[in-house]
Amino acid sequence: MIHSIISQASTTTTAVTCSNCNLDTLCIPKGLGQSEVGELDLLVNKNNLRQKGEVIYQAGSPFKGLIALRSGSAKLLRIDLNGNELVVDFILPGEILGFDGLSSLIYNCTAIALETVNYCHLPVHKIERLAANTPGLNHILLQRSCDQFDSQIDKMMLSRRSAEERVACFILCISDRLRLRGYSEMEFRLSMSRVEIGNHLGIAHETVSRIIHLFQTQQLIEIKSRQLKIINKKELFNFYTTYSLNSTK
Amino acid sequence: MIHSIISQASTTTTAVTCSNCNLDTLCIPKGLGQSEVGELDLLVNKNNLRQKGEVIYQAGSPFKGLIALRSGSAKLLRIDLNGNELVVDFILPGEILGFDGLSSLIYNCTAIALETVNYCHLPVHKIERLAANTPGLNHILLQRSCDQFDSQIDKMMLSRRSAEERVACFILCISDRLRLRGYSEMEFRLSMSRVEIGNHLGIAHETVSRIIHLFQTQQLIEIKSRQLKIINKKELFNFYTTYSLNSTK
DNA sequence: CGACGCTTTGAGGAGATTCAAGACACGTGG
DNA sequence: CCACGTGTCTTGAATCTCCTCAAAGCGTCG
Repeated sequence: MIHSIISQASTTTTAVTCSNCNLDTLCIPKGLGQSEVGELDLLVNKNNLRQKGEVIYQAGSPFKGLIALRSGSAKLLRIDLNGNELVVDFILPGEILGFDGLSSLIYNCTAIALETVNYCHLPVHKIERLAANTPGLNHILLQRSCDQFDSQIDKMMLSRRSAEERVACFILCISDRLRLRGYSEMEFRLSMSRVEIGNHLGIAHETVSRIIHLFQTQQLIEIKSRQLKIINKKELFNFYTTYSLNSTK
Repeated sequence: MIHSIISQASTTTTAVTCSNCNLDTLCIPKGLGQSEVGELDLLVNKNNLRQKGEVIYQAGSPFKGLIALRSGSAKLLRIDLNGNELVVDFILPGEILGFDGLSSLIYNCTAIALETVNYCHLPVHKIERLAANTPGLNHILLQRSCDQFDSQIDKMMLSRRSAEERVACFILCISDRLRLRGYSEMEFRLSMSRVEIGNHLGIAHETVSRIIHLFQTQQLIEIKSRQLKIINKKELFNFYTTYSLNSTK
């Protein structure tokens, strides 16, 4: 608690900019020129905080801009007619949120912090202004948006697979995304509950539990509560592909 | 056959432009100013043809630009590790294809004509050029791209639902999209096979057949081969929502 | 320490898949 | 014009995966 307050204070005093931010290669600035990053930096609201469970933005509310997570993680969700929540995506540090509001200018989804998050906020009216005289930015935004499309297709493909494959893929996917951001790819803490994983993968949370247990007995992973260690990544990946070959035959 | 050749010849001679195109309110020009449409018009390759089953673009090939369907329909698909095809989307006239290649500059999916299609092609290098001095275009492209994201979320939500709901939703969705484009919303021909519908909805084609039959016995629709008539749209929609309430209880 | 939420585990059942076979539609060639 | 073949669609029966419901274990926080 005290630690987080201290680190918070220090980030504010050292005047974080887009150019010295450790996310620069992951965030929007990637691909922009020096002067463009400088301009972007002036427009971004930095060091916004949300505690675990707090709403970052609400579905149905007017689009206020894009958000880049600097630390912590979040879930992007939508509630269906029955009140069940579907977790559209989990968002890890360095990833960008808000594309669900860009088209209609109303957020389509709700974003909620899974743990304390620190984020940068690029207000909508400033996006417009900056985009007008920053040709590179438009390209980046479009690219980021299409990235989302691509990953949605991956999710769609996953929804045709068995529960085992979904969980295996989920673990490998989180691992890979953490690796990209410089964290350990073999051992990490899941910031989301079994229920949330289930809501994301389209399976019951009991099934998530059972399969995680199965993977442990097969010595593919070690799990204690939310602390996960990948023991046999290759086999986990093989499981994922081999299984589907069997199921087709 | 003769008819299609005639209509083809006439469209070429009457010099179709983006401004006189009957898709203008659905296609990219929507939201652009007069002069911008004019500029766009000069860059677009019009009247490309593909016959049923022919490839429009192939997954893995370099991105060549965005494509707007003027007539006919297509499917956007991806092949998984087992060689099963997943139909990511069906594309109806006036809709835009190619966002799956915009980010990585490699097409992620394969696009195949479901019947004879006529399309406009906006080459990638010309997009860049036009976008540089057409602030509105970037916005449109980004918006269209995010639209795709939104509809992907809808599909994700659908994947959590029962097979009946998926088929009901599919029929209503096609109906609605045809209505938007000025076609009859109550009676139309499905250009895709049961197998393709199944691959799109994530269910076996036998299940698609069974449910279509079920809907017919319930007098919600009339179907003969691929010719579909919606008898009770309201009930079809109710079915879709009521069922899910029951399933939660 | 007790309450609450999260996770695990078991048993039974529902929905969808798979496999198999037959019906239908469409185009081709005799 | 009909026979034929191919691909599509329908229908049935058996099987299996996953869900639902239920209850107990675990952990955390006030």
